Amino acid sequence: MASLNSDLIYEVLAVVDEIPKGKVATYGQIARLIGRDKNSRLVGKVLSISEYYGKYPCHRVVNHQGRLAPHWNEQKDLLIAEGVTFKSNGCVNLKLHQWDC
DNA sequence: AGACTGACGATCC
DNA sequence: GGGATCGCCAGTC
Repeated sequence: MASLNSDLIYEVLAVVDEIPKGKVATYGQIARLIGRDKNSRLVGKVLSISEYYGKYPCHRVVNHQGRLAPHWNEQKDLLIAEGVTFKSNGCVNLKLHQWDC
């Protein structure tokens, strides 16, 4: 079981749940919103266990490169289903779909 | 307590 | 613009 701080998990998932459909946010963006801009890696770790805590649109979270989770294969398909476009190299068009907060 | 790891970010080349 | 390297903070061993 993932033993991370409940507060951190709650904050991250709360922000992730606020991401509008068809938009994507970076880990750093979320980390900054919860007051932990340097802890972007923790955000990813929280998302890795998010499914254990509940249903959240964690597929709308990508890194600042527009790259998807390295240990996930459905994420790209889920985003495409929401209308998010990808570049030839498989990266998300952050320029078009990055969540403007 | 100490060292290694990581769903990242920024900078450098 | 893309790839490689260093740096951050917390978590896990």
